[in-house]
This record gives sequence, C-alpha cells and structure tokens, in this order.
Amino acid sequence: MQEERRLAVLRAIVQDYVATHEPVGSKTLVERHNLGVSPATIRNDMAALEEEGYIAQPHTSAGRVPTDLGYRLFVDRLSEIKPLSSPERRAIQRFLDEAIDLDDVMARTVRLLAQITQQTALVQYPSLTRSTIRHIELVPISSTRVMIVVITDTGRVEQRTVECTQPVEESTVGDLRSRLGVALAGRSFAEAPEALADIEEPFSAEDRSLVRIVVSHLLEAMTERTDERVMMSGTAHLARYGQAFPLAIQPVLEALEEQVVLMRLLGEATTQPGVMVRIGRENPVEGLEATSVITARYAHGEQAVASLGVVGPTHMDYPGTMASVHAVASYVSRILDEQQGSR
Amino acid sequence: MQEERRLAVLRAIVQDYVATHEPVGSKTLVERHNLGVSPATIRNDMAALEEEGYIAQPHTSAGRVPTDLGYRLFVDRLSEIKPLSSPERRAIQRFLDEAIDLDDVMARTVRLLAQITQQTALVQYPSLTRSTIRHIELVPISSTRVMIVVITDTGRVEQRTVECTQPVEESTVGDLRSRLGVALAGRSFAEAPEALADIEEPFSAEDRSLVRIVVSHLLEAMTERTDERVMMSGTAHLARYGQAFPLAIQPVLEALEEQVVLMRLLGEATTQPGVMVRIGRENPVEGLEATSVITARYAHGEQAVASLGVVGPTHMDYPGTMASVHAVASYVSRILDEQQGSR
DNA sequence: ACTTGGCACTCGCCGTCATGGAGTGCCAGA
DNA sequence: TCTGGCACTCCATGACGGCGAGTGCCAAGT
Repeated sequence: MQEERRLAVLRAIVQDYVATHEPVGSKTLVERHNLGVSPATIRNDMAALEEEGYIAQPHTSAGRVPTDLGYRLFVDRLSEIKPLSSPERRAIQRFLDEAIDLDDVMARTVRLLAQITQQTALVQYPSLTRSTIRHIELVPISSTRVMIVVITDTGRVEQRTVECTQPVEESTVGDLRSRLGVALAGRSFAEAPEALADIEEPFSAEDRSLVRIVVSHLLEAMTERTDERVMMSGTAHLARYGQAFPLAIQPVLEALEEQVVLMRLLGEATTQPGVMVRIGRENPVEGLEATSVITARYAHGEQAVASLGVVGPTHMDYPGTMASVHAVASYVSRILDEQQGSR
Repeated sequence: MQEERRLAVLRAIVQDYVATHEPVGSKTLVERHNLGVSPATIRNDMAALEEEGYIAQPHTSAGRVPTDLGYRLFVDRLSEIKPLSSPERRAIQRFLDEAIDLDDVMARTVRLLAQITQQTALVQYPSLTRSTIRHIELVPISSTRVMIVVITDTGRVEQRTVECTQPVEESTVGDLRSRLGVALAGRSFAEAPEALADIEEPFSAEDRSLVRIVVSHLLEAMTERTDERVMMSGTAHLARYGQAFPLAIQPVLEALEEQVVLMRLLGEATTQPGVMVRIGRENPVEGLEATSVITARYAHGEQAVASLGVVGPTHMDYPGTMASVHAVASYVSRILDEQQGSR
C-alpha cells in the first residue's frame, strides 16, 4: 500500500521537476497532484525515498530532486511511452518522404528529431558491414592516382583516393574494375575479404602492385571507416537551460565532437531492440554525467543497421522523448526500405 | 603627433582587453605599455577616442572597451598579420598531409583550424560549379529507381536517386550512361546544361521520359546543391568564455546550424583575395552581433574554389587568428593541388 | 499501523546598507 | 600640450536581517 504511494510520489516528483526545473516540496506536491493525503505523509515517503537513493535535496530545507537512480526507476516502471498524435506522425512522414537521397534522409532526420524533441539529436549513417555492394567504380584521377567509389544498396557512397608507386594503364584499371564488379556485386562488406582473395590471380606481375594497393585500400575503407559518420543537430538546445544549471555545456559540446564518443553512444543501441535510455552517470562517457542519452536502432530490411537518438539534460521529458525517438526510428526504417527498393 | 599616440592608445586598449577581458583604465594602461606619458594625458586621448566612437565605457567610471569600430580600425591599420612560427607551419603541413581523401582533408582542416585558433572553425567544401566532371555513373537500384553519381576532379562525389514512372531497361540505362559520359567528361558544371541539350535525341520516344527525368535531376544536383556542404568544429570553444560575457551562445549556435547563414558567411569571402574580417554588427546575420568572423578563400589550381574561417567573440586575437586562417587556407590549397593531380 | 497537525529549526534568497577602490572629468599650473 | 591634483561617480563586495519554503520529529487521532 504505502509502497505503491511512494512510487506515485516519486513519479510526481519527477514530473514536477521536469516541468518546473525547481526542487519540489511536499506541499506543492499535494496541491498539484491529487494524492489524497497530507503533506506530512508525503514528507515521510520522501524521507524513505531519499533513504533508498531515489531523490536528494540540494541543501537542507530545500525541495527534493530526483537522482539518476530515481529517473531510472521512473523510466523502467513508472512511465509509459505515450504514442504521438496522428497529426504529428503524419507530419514526420511527410517531411521525411520529401528526401531525395540518403544524405538528405539523414539530414532531414536529424533536424526533425532535434526539432520535435527540442534537444540535441544524433543520427548514425547506415552500417556498411551489413549492407551489400551494388556497384564498384574505379576512376583514374591522374597518372598515379585512382579513386575508388563503392555504392551500396542503402544508397551510401564510399570513396577513397589511392596513390600508386608507378603510373598505371587505363586498360589495367578498366580490367580491374570489371573483375571487382563481378567479384563483389551483391556481396556484403563482411564477405568482401573472401571474395577478393583470388582477385590478383589473372594479372601480370607488374600490375599486381596496383591491384594489391587498390584492394587493400578497398578493404580498409569497408572495415575501418564503417559506421563512422554521425550527423548532429540542435546543439543550441543545450544552451537553452538557464546557464546556472548543473549542465555546463562546454564539456558536453567537447564530448559530442569526438567521433569515438558518438560511436560509443550510438553503437550499443544498435545491438538492442526498442528504445534505450542511459541516464546521467550511466553514460560511459566523461563530460556527459549530467545528461541522458536516448537511442533507438533503425533497420533496413530485416537487419539492424544503425541507430539514432538524442542527448539532453537528465531532467528531461522521458516519455515524450522516448516516443519521438521511437517514432522517428521506425519512420526512417520505412523510408529506407521504400526508397532504396530492397530488391 | 597626438594623433599618432591616440592610435597607439587604441592599439594598447585592444591588446589589453583581448588579453584580460576586462575594461581597461588609464592607469593600468601606462603601467603595462610604456607610453611615455602620464595617465591624465591618456585620459584625454581616451575621451577623444570615445568621442570618435572607437571605444566605449560599459558604465561611468569603468575602464574602456573597444567598440566594433575600434576593432575595425585596429585590424585595418594597427596590426600586422604575424606569421606563424615554422614549427607550427610544419605541424600543420604534416597533419594535413596524412589525409586520405577529400572528406578527410576537410575533416582534418576544420579540426585543425579549431584547435590552433581555439575557436569555432568552418570549412566549405570545394565549389562544384568551378570543378570539372571526371566521371558519371548510373546505377539501377530497383526496377524504377536509378542512382546518379557524379565524380569531380576535386575528388568530390555527388549522388542522387531518381524515381521513374515506369520500369526501365538495364540496357537503356547503360546507353544513357555512356552518352552522358561522352557529353560531360571534362566539362565544368556550368557547361553542363549546354552539353546536355541534345542528349535525348538518339533515344526512342518511350525512353525519353527516363532521359528527361535523369537529366533534370542531374542538372538540379549540379546547380542547386552546389557549395552546400560546410563542416564545423570547435563549438565548445564558444562556451569557454565565462557565461556572463556578452556572448550568449544560444543564438550563435542557432545561427551556425543554418546552412543559409553559413553560406552567407563563407560565400562572400570566396570572391575576395586575402583574409576577410567581419566584426560584430558588420556581420549580415542575426545572432552574430557579438561575434567576429574571419575568413579566407582557398584555391584549387588557379580558380578560387571555396573558403574557410573561424567564428569567435569580437574580443579575439585578430592578428593571431588571421595568421592561422591564412596559413591553413594556403596549406589546404596546396594539399588539394597535390592530391588531386590537377591534370 | 498509518496518517495528520503542530511546531521548532534550517538555510537559501533577497533587499538594504556601508565601505573601498578603480576610474573618470576637469582645472589650474608648468 | 602635458601633468598633478581633486572631487565625483559607481561598481563590487561583504555584512546583516527578515522572509519563506521546506524539513524532521513528535504526539495525538483514526
């Protein structure tokens, strides 16, 4: 009985604090939410909640503020993802439908997500390892330089310029191009090393150095740089919270400029279904102790491809943000499937 | 005579204010710089400078602070671009030399610039209108979808997916690809419309709808999206200045997220040689009234291609920043020329 | 066994006030 | 034209005190 009310109190505290950004006291709590009890009772509950580590007071005789643990409990047990209204859904879909290519889909997605959540949004480009190769192009740039272009079925284009030690023949490049095409078309990135094992076989000894250089760069481009690109939008929202707040934005901005950090934030979400929430210190990243990260993966076809999400202060609207992230992720999945015609 | 000293005083004020970020008074001024006169004399000069609009006082009986006009005079007449030290130059060159492709050059440049200026850096991708077409690729993605890929001699790749109203034949696509290749290879983007005027001629009536759609998208991609991409780095530096400063970062971050704004900041610099400085309200952009923008164009071959620069508070180290921007721009020019083999 | 009203207590917030000091403008004299 | 002196202006700082929101605890009520 009391246990149940205690949780209701925690929920109320989180909701109030998120709304007002001010420590919430027992009196205002009973006024705003109609729990049918007196402030004194609430105070007892609050003392218990504080004991258990779910809330804290900034200083004696101030209201209570949820701790990371409190938000965690709130997210896990006290809130439901509230679905978006259907006009919202339609607006999302319409906006994303206008995208003209993959870059545009990504750009629109990240801006949209930042806009509807009023937070900083992140979107990872579709993973390459899981996509299949649609086309390979080799373009001679100068006598000793060749550009490699890889086009995948997700509509992504990878490019790389390689420098050769000696001048290369146009015809050799053409030959290599067609052989690469045959060997790789329809294969996934993961299969590439295997498929290229015998590729240098038919070439003359002198051409093999070219082949080896191109192939090694190609493999490198497909493995090493996989998943690397992340777009970000809405960093200005970080500055919205009165500057006094325990959200010093400098470390946050610094952290978000590191590719490594972004990948760590988004990477894990790719392995999990549903919406993932990491609160405050749960984040494995220095500088983000005062922020929460909400992510979801999006899919292309049946395979998980990449993820997207938002970063905001721990005192955020979790249900709303989770709903938005979820919705955007699923619409992006749909758009990718439609646009790139999987077969 | 007095005129000369007045300018020396202004220079000293700017230097001190940039160093300390505090209004500077007559006494501290004679102490730090050895102007051979008494504080009282300086006060007279300051009164005159204030009269002319070069400096201002935040409130009566505080020190003086340079105005936008004061910085302008300082930049135009009172400072020289101090060249970077040669270790610095070497470090820049070494760092940029390691870049493996155009994306990498851009990414490294923007990070480098942010790092050495300790400010927010912007780098615009090389302009397309001025670059020439190296290769055109058409890739059937599904029965009704075709992806267009354009590769330029600056190493840039533009891509776009087009949807056709009816299924297209593989052979038609192949035919169109080779004709496009012939018509466009070696041409500049500006010449493209002309070169494509007669392209649909040889095609049968039923194929012409495909041709028209592809060509129109191609032209659109080449004109409309030209110059669009800008990379940014070092936004965290904006937060470094104690939050109290007249640099509220939210409007700045908001402005910097608008492509249009970025293009307006960088675009103009492309038309001018040398380093361009816009101070405070000289900026044609809302939200950047308290910031200065320092830009320089970089070139590829003999043609101007695009520009790069930094954004920071008006009280910045102009000579140092100008030197850095200038140096980075010239190194980028060199790298591009070397890497993409101009012929 | 909970809940509730009462009560004393804590402590941050805010306005007032006084003080000190940095800086200014102006004037008279060199 | 420069300089020293002087009166004046304000900002910053710190001390002080009252206010009020909020708490913890206890004794009484249901």
